[in-house]
Amino acid sequence: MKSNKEEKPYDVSRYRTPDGYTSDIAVFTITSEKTKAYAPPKMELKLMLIKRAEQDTEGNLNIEAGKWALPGGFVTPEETAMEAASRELEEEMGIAGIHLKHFGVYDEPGRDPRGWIISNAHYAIVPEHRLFERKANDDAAEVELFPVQDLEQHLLAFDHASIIRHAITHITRDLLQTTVAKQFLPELFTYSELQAVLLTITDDKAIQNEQAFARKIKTLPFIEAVEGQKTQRTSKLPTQLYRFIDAELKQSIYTARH
Amino acid sequence: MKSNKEEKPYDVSRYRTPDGYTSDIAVFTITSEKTKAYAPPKMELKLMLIKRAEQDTEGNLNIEAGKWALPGGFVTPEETAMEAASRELEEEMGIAGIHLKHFGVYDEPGRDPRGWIISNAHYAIVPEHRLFERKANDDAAEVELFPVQDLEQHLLAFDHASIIRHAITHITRDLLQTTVAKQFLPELFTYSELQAVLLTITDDKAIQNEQAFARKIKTLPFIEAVEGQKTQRTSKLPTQLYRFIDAELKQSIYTARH
DNA sequence: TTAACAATTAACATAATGTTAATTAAAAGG
DNA sequence: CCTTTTAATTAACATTATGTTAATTGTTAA
Repeated sequence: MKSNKEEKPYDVSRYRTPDGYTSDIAVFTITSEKTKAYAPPKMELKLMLIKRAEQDTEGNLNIEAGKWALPGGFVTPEETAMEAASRELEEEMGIAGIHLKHFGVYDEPGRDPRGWIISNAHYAIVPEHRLFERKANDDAAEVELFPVQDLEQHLLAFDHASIIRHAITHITRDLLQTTVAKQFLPELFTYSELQAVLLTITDDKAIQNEQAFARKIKTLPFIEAVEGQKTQRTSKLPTQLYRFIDAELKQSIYTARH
Repeated sequence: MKSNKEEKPYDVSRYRTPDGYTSDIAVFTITSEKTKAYAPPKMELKLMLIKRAEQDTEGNLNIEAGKWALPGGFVTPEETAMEAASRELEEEMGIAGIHLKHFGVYDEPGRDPRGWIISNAHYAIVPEHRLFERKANDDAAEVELFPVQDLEQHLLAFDHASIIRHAITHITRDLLQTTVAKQFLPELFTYSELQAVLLTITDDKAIQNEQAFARKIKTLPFIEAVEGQKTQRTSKLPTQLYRFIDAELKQSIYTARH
């Protein structure tokens, strides 16, 4: 139980208050493997996890030591949970200005043995090349990228296994139903690069089909072809580049094809 | 979360902790007005608000008195914010077992003058007839249903104006992109009843068009016609009844029509 | 010079949609 | 009993989008 509260005009001291307020971040990246020159890359969605140290800097036994966990930390009263997530990404990984989205609150009694601790879960999207910056800043902490498919088998701290399942659900849905895929792509991209991003999380036949997808991309209201801009990074034949544009998405399951 | 360098096992006392943890609930209902017999109803989406009392039960001046506010209250350490929302709906309104969805965290420093108070926002869907139950339980609290269009002009407590805007955004999106519309409808419903629910929040031409919508509903994978079940509540001609069924929704903006 | 290949275009059958009109079944009023 | 009214349903047809298969293009590299 939290201790002595000072007298305040509006007294809330009769209520028990939480023992801590934290932010956790599921950091996703897509690794892009070039199988050969002049061909589209093979992409894979991965999640970054940290292995909790056996003991802290003062030599005390660490809670949930040796288990894999999401990066995160305590929120201060001068910031929001989202700002704390952003700050921690910058402090711990040296990466600033990246896309963050809140997707859940974890406040199940007993979820953290240290007390009544409420956690806000966010996912972050870090382009692969920004992760390499991190290597420079890297202290001793053990960090690893895991393909999202084989996360189940690892031993995870606290309720992070559950948080990670939800994170994957949310990023998958957002990739298909919002334009967040742009966070994984350069400003200008080819149809096959966008297709490769989407195929990391779906096996939709209409997205797998090259001709259909190349035809469709030209009609999407939130993507435009950039006139005169071509690249050869995915093909010998100079290939049209596209970019995302702001457009209202108001589609519904009642009007979509199924 | 990451093994924090400053952290000692099971000791979180060095961190400042929140002064309170609350749940707020945006209670939505759709009022259904029968213009005449044997015709579909006119529906309107409304939000229930409570007028904050001038003083509390002990006679002290109440904070944000006289302003309209979302129902809600403090979360206890033995429950989640979602469970607290459910409990408060039952305690304050006498309505149990209704659909609740979490849609946001409000933790901006200074949002509540009483201190560092974190609020979880949920929306609830209460069928109109369940609200009449409430009247019986009603104590002195002033309660009113507001059409979602003309909420802007009212004086709202704390940051509830902002929370309400987000609630409307979320329920609108969920009505179009999930099967949550079923929470506003009886188990069996006609195409025009479903259409009326959707038209409370969209002006999509494809949903406005009777013929197109009546034809489309038969092909939706998450709705089935109930053989031999007809009603005359919306028409003299006995009308086919439908129900929602569980079905995986995996549509994407990249394959939908635009 | 030619083989290889991703991107692009073409062609066509099939499916879904927008639109307009006709038909149906029951109620209500004379 | 007959007629009008009305929401639901069906029909019909032009238009548009999609699935599929095949051909063409522009470039690299052997």
